[in-house]
Amino acid sequence: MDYNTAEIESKWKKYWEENDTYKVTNDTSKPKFYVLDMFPYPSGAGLHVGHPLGYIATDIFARYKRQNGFNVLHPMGYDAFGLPAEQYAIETGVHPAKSTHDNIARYRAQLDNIGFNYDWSRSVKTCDPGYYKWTQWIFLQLFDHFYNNDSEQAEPIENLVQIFTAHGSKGVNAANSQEYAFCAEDWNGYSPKEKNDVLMNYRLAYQKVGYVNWCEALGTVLANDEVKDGVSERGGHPVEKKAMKQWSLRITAYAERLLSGLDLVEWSDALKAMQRNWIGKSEGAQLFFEIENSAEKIEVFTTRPDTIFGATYMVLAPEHDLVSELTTEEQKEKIETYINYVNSRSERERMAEVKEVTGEFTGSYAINPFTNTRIPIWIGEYVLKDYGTGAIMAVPSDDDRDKAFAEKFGLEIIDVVDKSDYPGATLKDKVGKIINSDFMNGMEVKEAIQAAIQKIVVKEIGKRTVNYKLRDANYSRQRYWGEPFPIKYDKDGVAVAMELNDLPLELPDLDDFAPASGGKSPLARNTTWINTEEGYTRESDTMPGFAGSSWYFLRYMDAHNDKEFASKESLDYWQDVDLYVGGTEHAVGHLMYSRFWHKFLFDKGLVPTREPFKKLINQGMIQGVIEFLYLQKEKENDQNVFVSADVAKNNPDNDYALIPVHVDFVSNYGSPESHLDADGIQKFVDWRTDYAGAKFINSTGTYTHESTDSSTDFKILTKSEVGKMSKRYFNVVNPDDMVAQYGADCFRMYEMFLGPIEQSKPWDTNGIDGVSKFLRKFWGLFYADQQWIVNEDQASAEEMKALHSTIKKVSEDIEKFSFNTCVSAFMVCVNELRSQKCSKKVVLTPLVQLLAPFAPFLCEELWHELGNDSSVHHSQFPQYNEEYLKEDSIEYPVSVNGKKRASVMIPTDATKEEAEAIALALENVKKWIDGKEVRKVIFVPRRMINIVV
RNA sequence: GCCCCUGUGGCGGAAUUGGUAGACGCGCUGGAUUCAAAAUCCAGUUCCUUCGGGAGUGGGGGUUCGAUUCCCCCCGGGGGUACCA
Repeated sequence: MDYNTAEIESKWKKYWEENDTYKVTNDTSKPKFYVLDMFPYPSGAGLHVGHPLGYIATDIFARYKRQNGFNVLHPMGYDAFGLPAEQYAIETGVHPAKSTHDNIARYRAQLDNIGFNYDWSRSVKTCDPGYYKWTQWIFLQLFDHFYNNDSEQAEPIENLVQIFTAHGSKGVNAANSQEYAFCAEDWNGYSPKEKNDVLMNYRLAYQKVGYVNWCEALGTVLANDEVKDGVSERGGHPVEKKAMKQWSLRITAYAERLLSGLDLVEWSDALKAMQRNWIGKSEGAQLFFEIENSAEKIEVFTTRPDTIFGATYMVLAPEHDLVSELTTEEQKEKIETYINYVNSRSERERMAEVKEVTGEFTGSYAINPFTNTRIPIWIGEYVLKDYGTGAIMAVPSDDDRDKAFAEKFGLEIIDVVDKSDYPGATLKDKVGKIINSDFMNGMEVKEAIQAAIQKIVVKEIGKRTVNYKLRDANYSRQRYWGEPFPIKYDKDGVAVAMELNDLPLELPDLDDFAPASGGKSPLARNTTWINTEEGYTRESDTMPGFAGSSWYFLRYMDAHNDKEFASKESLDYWQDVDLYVGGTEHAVGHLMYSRFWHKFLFDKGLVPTREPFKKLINQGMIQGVIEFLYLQKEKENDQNVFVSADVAKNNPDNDYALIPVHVDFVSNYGSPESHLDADGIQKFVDWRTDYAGAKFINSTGTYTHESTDSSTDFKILTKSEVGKMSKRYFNVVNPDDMVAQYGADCFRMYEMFLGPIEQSKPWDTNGIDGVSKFLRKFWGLFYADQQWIVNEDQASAEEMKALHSTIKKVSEDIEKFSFNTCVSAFMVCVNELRSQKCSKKVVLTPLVQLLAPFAPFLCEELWHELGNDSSVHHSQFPQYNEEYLKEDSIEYPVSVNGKKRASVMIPTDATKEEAEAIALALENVKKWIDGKEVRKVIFVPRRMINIVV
């Protein structure tokens, strides 16, 4: 029998499906293990070889765990709502449901090709009404709860209503958008609408008017993490700040728990650091400054209350509520001009020109509560509306930005921290001795901060407080292809939750997907859907992309339940995700939202664990080689001119455009010698007919493709880079092609062999031959000249040693998630067995079981050929036996003063003294000691012997 | 700027708690087989060398009998984040 991958693959694919080999039951007799991949968004481009990297790793791990007696949950689904499908619909008119469905079918076929052991019966799609019924339900739970800071958990909003009814707002310590002060009588006198407005400030899912990231091109708002460098992450369109009424999720209520919960999980330090950074906890004081001739006070947050004697002016964000009130008649025009200027600037401009100092004086003064001096109140765009209180006390002597501002506008600077004891310390470092500060004089900064806060509390002008960078998550999108809100509004505009019985609220069909006028969702045009029979109006916005992905891992536990999002029994059994693998692009967004939802559900007693993902591994990206040709921007006689890379570098004054070239045309691609030869140039101009007749120039001459002569050795060097694998760079490698050519097992093992999972690396098809050879050699242990050659002979000691050391190495490395070294170990083992001409059943049987997680098709085939009936994937993973690894003697390197001078076999049962004596007696060693005194002999068992002279 | 990660042959990458640096694979060189090529098999492959050895894990210093591994400084590459008060 020849090793025919296609035949083997189709045979066992069918077998696995018919026998439900990968079906998982909620079997409580076995220990559970939950292995999860981040589910993909099914894009129109399909999978490239980079996508399955993590999937292969989890597949190996899941199979390994299953063979070790665990009941393994390893599901897959689709994050199927989202912008790209909708953009595609706007451009082509194809309904998002249709394109999404087609894309999913394509993904499924590609995934099946690689031989994954997913239990597809548990698959979920976030756009499925049966699924988003529960997304909507969880949203309503958030809507119906508030966060009690005293009990440190979410509680029903009804509790809050009871407190308000009995005592008013006094003593309530709840996360909110705005502090309220009212007594019970006030509350009881409020109209339903007024009550609703108050409660809205406490709900975990709430509405507020706020400045949001508005993207005109996409016609929607975006969450903070959907904006990168001032442009939208999807599409790269400009983003501006715009005031809109929006739904938000009060994730900030959970800031502290999201931070402390990181100690409970096994994530990489880098990832934890990113999350901590995003939460951005800072401790300090909150205090009020009185305003001259006004009853209002300005609230500020500072981490440096010790520098308050140096606070010589204040700055408010241009959007601050008090700005118009504080602006004097005299300054009015200037302030208005400045605010107009700020509003005219896009996010991107603001970010690009952070070093430019701008601001304007309001004309009003505040009183520094410690020095009792008048200090001017300014506005400036360097103070952000949504961080802290949107106002600062400026200490120009001890803050870089305040200093630049004061210097530009000629404001007073008072030194308050003496840093002379700390050479090299910057203004940002919290070190030095306090000066010019009355009672704090002589204190170290750390001590002074405490003293200042104490004084602030005593003076009753503020308190110790903690601030977070984390913002509440914007939850409204003015789009069609998302979950509709299960919310309807009455005539007063009060938001009313729908009943569970009425869920899911299905997304109505539509044929025009362009945004409606006024920044509204296209759903707003569907008046029959928007207006209910009872006279309510539905919310026309839809939920954002992260809604469905924030809880999908729970749904896999009980994917078909239509009474609950998942049953208590299944949640109690599966608990949480033991191993989660995915890319870093979700490091803050998805992982932060999921943890938030999970903690909320935990508070409700609906999930049994505090954290959803116990262990998390970030797989690296598989990149592609990108090859460019230099195209001279200036045409010559209407002819396009391409220039060799070396020529372009020598003439940097010319203007060039970089034209991506299909990597298949390029010789030595990815190397400094990458180039197009005459043949490549021909392929290029045949492909890009718009460049027909182009001229090619290199250091030796000029070439036009009319004069094609493939025998010429004309070369034009290309510029090669490593970057994204993408359609626009013509460097996409499709896993289907790899599987067709080399087989799924080979593709899987090669992806693992490429290097550590966490690392990014460029794809290089050239290396795949090594793995392909290995698999054929492995096959060769079973078949020679079409004949089955496995025999029943007893194994030799060497063979057992080769087998058991491989079992040991592979099982240890799988646990460490180090799969590249596993593949190497298999190669070493097979080379050893081949050199021993070993085709013994006792050796090969466990080897097949050992290799099965990596090469499932091949091993299933061989396993059955070895006479087994059931799947190899349900067999016991082989265990190693130390007995076979023991040795009589070990070769030791012997060094003199750390330099290796000899090597010697020493019996394993030799004592330290015996080993040393053997080493010292060696001729080679004697030569190097050469009369010198032996001061010390260092003997490291199983390692080395070093003689110090 | 700050935070995190990273730097090993021509290339991808191994190397246990500090203990023979370069496993395994690609590529390359030579040989076998072949009419020839592919495929396959065998041998070699860090660099220098006067063939005794010597140098070597981005650079410099330190700890140690011994450092790719630990510590300090510097340089390069990647990622995150940024008027965050």
